[in-house]
Parts: sequence; structure tokens; C-alpha cells
Amino acid sequence: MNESDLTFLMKEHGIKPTSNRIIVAKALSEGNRPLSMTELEDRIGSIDKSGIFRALTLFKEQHLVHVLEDGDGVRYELCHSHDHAVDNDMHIHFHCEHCGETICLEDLAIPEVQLPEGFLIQSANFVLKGICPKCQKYPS
Amino acid sequence: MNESDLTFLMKEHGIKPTSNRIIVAKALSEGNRPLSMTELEDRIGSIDKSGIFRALTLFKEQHLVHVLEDGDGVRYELCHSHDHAVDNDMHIHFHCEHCGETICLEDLAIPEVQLPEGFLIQSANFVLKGICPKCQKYPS
DNA sequence: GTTCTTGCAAAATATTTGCAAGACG
DNA sequence: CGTCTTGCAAATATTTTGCAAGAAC
Repeated sequence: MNESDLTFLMKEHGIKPTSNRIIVAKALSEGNRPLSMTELEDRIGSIDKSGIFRALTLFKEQHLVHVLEDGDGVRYELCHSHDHAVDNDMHIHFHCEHCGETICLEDLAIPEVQLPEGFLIQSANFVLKGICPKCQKYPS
Repeated sequence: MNESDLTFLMKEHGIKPTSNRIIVAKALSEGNRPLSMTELEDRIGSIDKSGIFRALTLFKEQHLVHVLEDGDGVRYELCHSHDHAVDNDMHIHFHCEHCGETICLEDLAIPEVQLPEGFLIQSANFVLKGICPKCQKYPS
């Protein structure tokens, strides 16, 4: 996504697109997979971790990112939804226990689950773990 | 589960049942829900966190516990499987964003997912998030 | 005695906040 | 100006290791 698309997306989610926020959003967009705080820090370099943290916190509140826990900590991923109230494009992720990468399986929606009475579902975290094709092919 | 059941279970998983490990396993068993390191520390009191950590690491390696990430960090749960190589009783969990508790939905197995060629699935983490019945009834 | 286990302290990480300076309007 | 944003430093919290003493075999 280019800068103006990101700017637009942020406005849609009620976020003022400051320079730092655009940089963080861009890094997320270019990651093509969920990134952790540390990965973002490494990729961005120019912004202090507190700045990244605050951007992510805001994005999270405004549902501009998904928060995802794989076996390796918390990761963030740009949300493609245009709705600033709900996450509606959640999908399954795969976390490779060998190389540590987390891959989006965009085509695989999270299955509906029938919960007992009284539970209100707001979001879901569904991560499959195992070995990815790359690591099976070239085991180090 | 009582002490001798736990001892037996541990042996089944190739773990020498030392006193510390029994205490940790017992705490997990009595929790009736996935517990974090900190929760275990609080419940146990008598063992240093490094001891708990080392017990959990071992349990994890021998598949005596499930590792679970809800929105609130890592949690551990006794695995009811008698197989020390694979997790085969994974089920869905619900994490309440209000009270922070994570509840097991033992009846709800994790749905089968058809992944593209080349992915080897070893385990899965499926956590639904929202508000639990208790918190909807008595919102603080 | 050799190996495994434990507790303590401390290192290494990760997450989060306070505050003053700067940018924006 | 007044408000929002940022960087830096520092406080917290969390996870992990080193090492020496003790227990188990």
C-alpha cells in the first residue's frame, strides 16, 4: 500500500496520520506478515520503540491492526477491513516453529463456533503451529 | 487429580516426578483453567519462579502441558492426553477481556483446517475473546 | 562420586510510563 | 497560546540463565 492509501485508511479509522504513524503503518504493510514490536523496531530504525508502541496502541484501539499471538509473542498486522469498530477480516495464521515466521492464510477464514449461552465474542486468535514448507524442504 | 495420578501421568510422559514438579503439576490441575507463570507463582508460593519455569519447560517438551496464548500472555494447562509425542486433546478457549480469565471449552474441539500443500501442523492455538457470561451479568 | 534438581541472584527481554521539548493548528 | 505528538530515559514486568549447594542414585 502506498502512502496516500495508508493515509486514507487511517482517516477512515479516525486516526490522524502523523509522520510516525505513517511510517509504522507502512512498515506493517510492507511486512506482508504479522510483525512484532521488535521486528518493527529493526525495520524502522528511525523511531523510538515508545513511538512505535504508541502508534500500535492507537491502531489497536481503532481496529486498524489485528493483534495476534503466535508462539513467539505478540504480533501486529494491518487490518484490511474498512470498519473501524469491528475486526471482520480475521483469518488463520500459521506459525513455523522452525524458522519462527508467521504466515497469513488469508483465504482461510476463522470457522464459526457455537458457544454456550452468554458468551459474547469480539475477536478471535487462531494460529496453527508446525513446520512450514520452506523449512521442510531445506531443514537447516 | 491426586498426587499418584499425577506421578503416573508424569512417568507416562517420561518425566521424573520430583517434588517440585509434582507441586507445579498439582497447581495446574487444581487451577481448572490455563494458568500463567505469575498465577502459578502466586498459588504455589513455596517454589522460586525459576523452578516453576524449569518445570513448565520440561512439561512443555514432553507434551504434558499445552501452551496457550490468550491476549494476556502465555498460559499453561495440563494436557489430558496420554501420548507424550503429540497434543491430541486441544480444544478452544475463551478469554474474557473484562475479567481476564481464560476458560476451557473442553467440548469444543479445534476444527480441522485444510492447509495448502507442504504445511505440517503440530499444534494449534485457538482463543476466542470477548465478554464472559459472568461479566455480562455483573458488569463492574 | 556423578548426575540431576533446586534456589538465589542476576542477566536479558519486553512492555509501559513520565516528562520536557517540539510540531501543529 | 493550547493541544497533540515525539524522543529519551527510566520504571515495570517477564522470561531466562549461571552457579553453587543439595538431593538422588
